Amino acid sequence: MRFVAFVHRHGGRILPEGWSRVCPADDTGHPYVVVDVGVVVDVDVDVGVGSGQDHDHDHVTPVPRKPRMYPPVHVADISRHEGQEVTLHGWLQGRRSSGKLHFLQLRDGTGTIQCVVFRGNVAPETFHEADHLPQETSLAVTGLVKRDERSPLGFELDVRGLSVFARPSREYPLGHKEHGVAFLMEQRHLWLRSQRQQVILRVRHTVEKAIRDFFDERGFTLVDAPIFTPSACEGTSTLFEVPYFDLGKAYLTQSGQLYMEAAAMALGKVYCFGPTFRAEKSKTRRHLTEFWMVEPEVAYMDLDGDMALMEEFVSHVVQTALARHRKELVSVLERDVSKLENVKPPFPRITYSEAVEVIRKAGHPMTWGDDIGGDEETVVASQFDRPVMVHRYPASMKAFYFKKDPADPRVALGCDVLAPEGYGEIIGGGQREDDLAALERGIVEHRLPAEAFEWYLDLRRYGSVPHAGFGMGVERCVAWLCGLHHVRETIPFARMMERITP
RNA sequence: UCCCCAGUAGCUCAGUUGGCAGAGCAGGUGACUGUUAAUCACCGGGUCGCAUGUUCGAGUCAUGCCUGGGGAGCCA
Repeated sequence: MRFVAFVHRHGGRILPEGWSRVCPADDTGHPYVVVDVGVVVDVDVDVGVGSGQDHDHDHVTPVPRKPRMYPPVHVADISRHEGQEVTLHGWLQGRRSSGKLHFLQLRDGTGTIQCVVFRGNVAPETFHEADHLPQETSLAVTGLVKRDERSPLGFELDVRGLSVFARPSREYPLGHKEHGVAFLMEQRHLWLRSQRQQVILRVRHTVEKAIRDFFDERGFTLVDAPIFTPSACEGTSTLFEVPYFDLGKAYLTQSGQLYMEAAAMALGKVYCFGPTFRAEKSKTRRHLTEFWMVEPEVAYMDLDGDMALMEEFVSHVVQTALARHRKELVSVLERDVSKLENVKPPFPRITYSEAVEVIRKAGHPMTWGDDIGGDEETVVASQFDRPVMVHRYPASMKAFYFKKDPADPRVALGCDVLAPEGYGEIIGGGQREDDLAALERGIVEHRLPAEAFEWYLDLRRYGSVPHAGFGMGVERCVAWLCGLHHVRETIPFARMMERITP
């Protein structure tokens, strides 16, 4: 990139070529002299230039050494610079005016700071411009960092100068008033700039890192599962179809589990973490067509071990997010974090049969073998102050690969973790069928194409072992942590039945 | 796939029994030295989702369609 130095009697700056129009003058109204410094990577120039317009001062003007494109100071670190003059780069979030004072809310991605422009401290042009910049103008603001009791941040910037990177070419669509969900989802690329969305995405980031850390620290190996899969494993209705060269149709994965079983036989403890696709026409607050799922799988582990892993895992993720984001969860998202503090082992464990009794006692008609619906889930979850583990569902309700309970063949060795407060199932998993003959029977009973599972059956032919695993949906977990009504806010760009843009 | 709701200014919404299209916010101009969604004054802003029908007259009533939202089923 070609750079240009803007030099005046007090100093200067180096900016990319073409930005001269945004730096017409220095703080006192003296014009800059433009010096082409050419293509540079790490500028280290010492150009002696006196301003042609400045006849009172003919001394040599120093150009700053090693200037950087990135701002030297961020809002998050502002307390370290009390009393210093600093330059912040950010976007104009809002603006208020009171005669000889203008208040600019500058957002830089790490925080928002109020910049106070006092008429006596800046050039008249700067003062006028400060009151006419539109929302979301990108700008550099220079000023003194001052502690102020009236500021929610604790600090303000006493402005001495500002320069604009770019003024919006049209009015910013998102005002400070309330907006409808449909409109905000259409403006999702801009909605991300709001404080609320920033907090949610940071919590998501923490959750994803906590997931990786949890498994990495326990000796798991991350194994990436394929996204294109060759056949419909559990019925075509839930899968997205894509053309695949001369091989016909491929499908977008709805789970990496079968591949993790193969990987567990090679590496022992493995997990995959990636996007998952469901073509089911679900229109609820808990559903997306594209979502992220983490799926661990462990060789030589039974259902009990799996359930212990689940509760330890969920607790780690929740407590990590709570420790890092408690303040924003409370102040920005108004989350009642006391409900998250209980999320520590051991979690209550009830069988499906016990859950049916709980649901019946609560007045919901239900017979053994019925699925537990959304309302029933909430009834069960509301009995406890932390996530509840419901295990040993009727085998007919579960996928073909679940192992049946030797003590009661009607039920499968599966377990779901239901989050409190109506957030529902965040984890589903269990022990896999390790007996070749039983697995083959399951494939027939579920009317699945046997040839597509030959490779999977090989895992039972060559040293089959008990093994188990589970899958957790990242969005449901984040929605629960943040106390959100809908999972669509937990993913940067939600993909739903009725929405694929932006 | 099924059920319910909504669509009026850039945004959020009001609009009486069917009788001249409205408010707040945002935007523009100005006032104010401490504003936190500032306040105050003035100004500009409309294919009432689309189509057909009923009527002297439709934002309003009817039918169909489109788009979005909420829920069910299924799931994470």
